[in-house]
Amino acid sequence: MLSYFSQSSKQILNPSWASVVIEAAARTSTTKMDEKVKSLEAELQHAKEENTTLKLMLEVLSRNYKKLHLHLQEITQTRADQRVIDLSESGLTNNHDHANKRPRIEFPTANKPLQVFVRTHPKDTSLIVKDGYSWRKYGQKVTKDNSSPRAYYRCSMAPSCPVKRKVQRCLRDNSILVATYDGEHNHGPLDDLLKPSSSVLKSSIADSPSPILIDDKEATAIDVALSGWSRTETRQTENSAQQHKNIEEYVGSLIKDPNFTVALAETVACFISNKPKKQALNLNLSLPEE
DNA sequence: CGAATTTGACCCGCGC
DNA sequence: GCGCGGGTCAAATTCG
Repeated sequence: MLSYFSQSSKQILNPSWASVVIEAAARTSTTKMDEKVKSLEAELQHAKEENTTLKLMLEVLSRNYKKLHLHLQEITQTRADQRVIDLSESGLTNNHDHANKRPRIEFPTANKPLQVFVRTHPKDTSLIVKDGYSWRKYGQKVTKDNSSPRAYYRCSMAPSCPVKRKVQRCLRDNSILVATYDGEHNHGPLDDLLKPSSSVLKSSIADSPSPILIDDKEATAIDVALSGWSRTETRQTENSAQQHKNIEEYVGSLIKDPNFTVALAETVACFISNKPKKQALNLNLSLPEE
């Protein structure tokens, strides 16, 4: 035992042994660095792959969105043509017979009632839609075309506020509430009193755990973002760097939204399986059959 | 006890 | 003119 220690101490004191130890330490340090570099490279590779996947997903989403947009334009055009035919057939050619009747033709106007779709938990049977305003229920009816009751609300935040809303479950998907708004508020939302910076949309999502709330504003936001992305894809403009930054920020916020991820996954699954998507964005928006 | 909700009755426009 | 259906009213009921 004693001889072992004496031998070891001799070895440590030996200059050649010391250089070996230093070399070994340096080698260990290099190995650790290599491992770290490899780890970082792997991470970078993973990020690149993820980026490629996300680009693909975004491309698929954009393509489906364009299809849907075209389909909607076709429908709108067809209906507009039909209205022109109706007018020429009923109103203008026979004014005497129809003088007392009001033509029931709805032209798309700015005052068109806003429809908001809210996804709720499937087991939730209530007709409550949180939108930042305070509502007082004044009636409920079962309508002919939908087995679920329709609730009627008035805005109770201001006595003179003329806004009314109807809330009914979607016929095709019971987990979706359809809120139809009539009129314009003559005051701000409740959120403005509590949190001046918050928007109606944000509060709706924050207040209730499950709903996906999509209204015209959000649709417009998606429209702008996707069309912006499409523009950067097709031509490199002088503002491409700024556009890219904006898109990155927008995509980042979308990725953080679990509901968006689910919808995106559905879209990609449909794309991969090459089957027509029956439901778009969980809103029962039928895509054009290919 | 006051406010909010429920629910049956009523009103009104529209089609036949 | 009548019936149907959507929208509103208001008394009854419930809830905090």
